[in-house]
Amino acid sequence: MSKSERRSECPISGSLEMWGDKWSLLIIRDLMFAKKNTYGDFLKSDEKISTNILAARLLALEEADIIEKRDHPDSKAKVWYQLTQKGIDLLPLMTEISLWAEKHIDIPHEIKHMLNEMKKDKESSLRAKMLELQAMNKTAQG
Amino acid sequence: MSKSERRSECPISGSLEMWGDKWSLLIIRDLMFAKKNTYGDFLKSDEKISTNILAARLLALEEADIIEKRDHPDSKAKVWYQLTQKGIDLLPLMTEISLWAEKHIDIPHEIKHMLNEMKKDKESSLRAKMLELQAMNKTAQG
DNA sequence: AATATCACTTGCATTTTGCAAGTTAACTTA
DNA sequence: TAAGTTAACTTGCAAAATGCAAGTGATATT
Repeated sequence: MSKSERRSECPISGSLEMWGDKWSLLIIRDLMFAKKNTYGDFLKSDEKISTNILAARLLALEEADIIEKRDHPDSKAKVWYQLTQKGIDLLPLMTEISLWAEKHIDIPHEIKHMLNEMKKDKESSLRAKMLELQAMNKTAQG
Repeated sequence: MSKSERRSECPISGSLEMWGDKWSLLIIRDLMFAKKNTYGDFLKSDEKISTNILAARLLALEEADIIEKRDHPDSKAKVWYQLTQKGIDLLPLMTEISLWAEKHIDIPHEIKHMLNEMKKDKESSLRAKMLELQAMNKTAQG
């Protein structure tokens, strides 16, 4: 999306125009935390995204350079999606969403517990996770 | 929104169901950073939200206990909207959105500069802003 | 008393979403 | 190697959300 077709010059508005909908960040979540990397994997998530919406979001995220397509290591029938550095950089934001939810919405105890553990050493958790994601990213071919 | 009518038990999904659209966080932004507090103020923002959508989002955010209505200090014709503690707690997330945009999307130099200054001492900037918002919140009557 | 402002609401056209049913290439199995 | 299955989409259509323009009623100003 070019600067001129955006609603405004605001960084928050520009961000929302890229991934501010009910589905995009769930795909990011699956890539980031659930080791899901294929179209079929994303479809299986609890929120039950529909096939056309998933295809549209994957394309938009790819065009925004937040995810990229690779050859699947095991099969030509499958497509391997992965985060770019721009996508990996959404980690702090995804973390803050989770921490906000931990404080303010009703979620399972186990998840709450995990988030509280993470919160205790947020900076180093973030650093470790960031390195993990970057390592995954470098593994395959361009 | 009750736990059972949500798409899943995921904290990120639950958060997105509350404010994951192209407009809600712009209202939060206006309340948090632009000292805008009325329906008319929000309408004047650069992104040009339409009147019915604004009314719908204000109602949804109020029902989610993220914002609250107060009497306007100067006029009975106006309505004063302000952040609750739950809304104020979106500050770290809003900050991370801005910092991501600063790194990855094309925004004006002045805003980039400001965000870079903030980044230098993120923790204390956040603390100071949090206190400011809490002070604003306590000023008026329930 | 007349006019303007404010916070909405309403009606309607356009766009987006959601669901179900294809389609095509690749992979597995007999 | 032919037949069925899986994977990644696409298509058609109904339903919901959005966007725009034009109200409406309460309060404020002149």
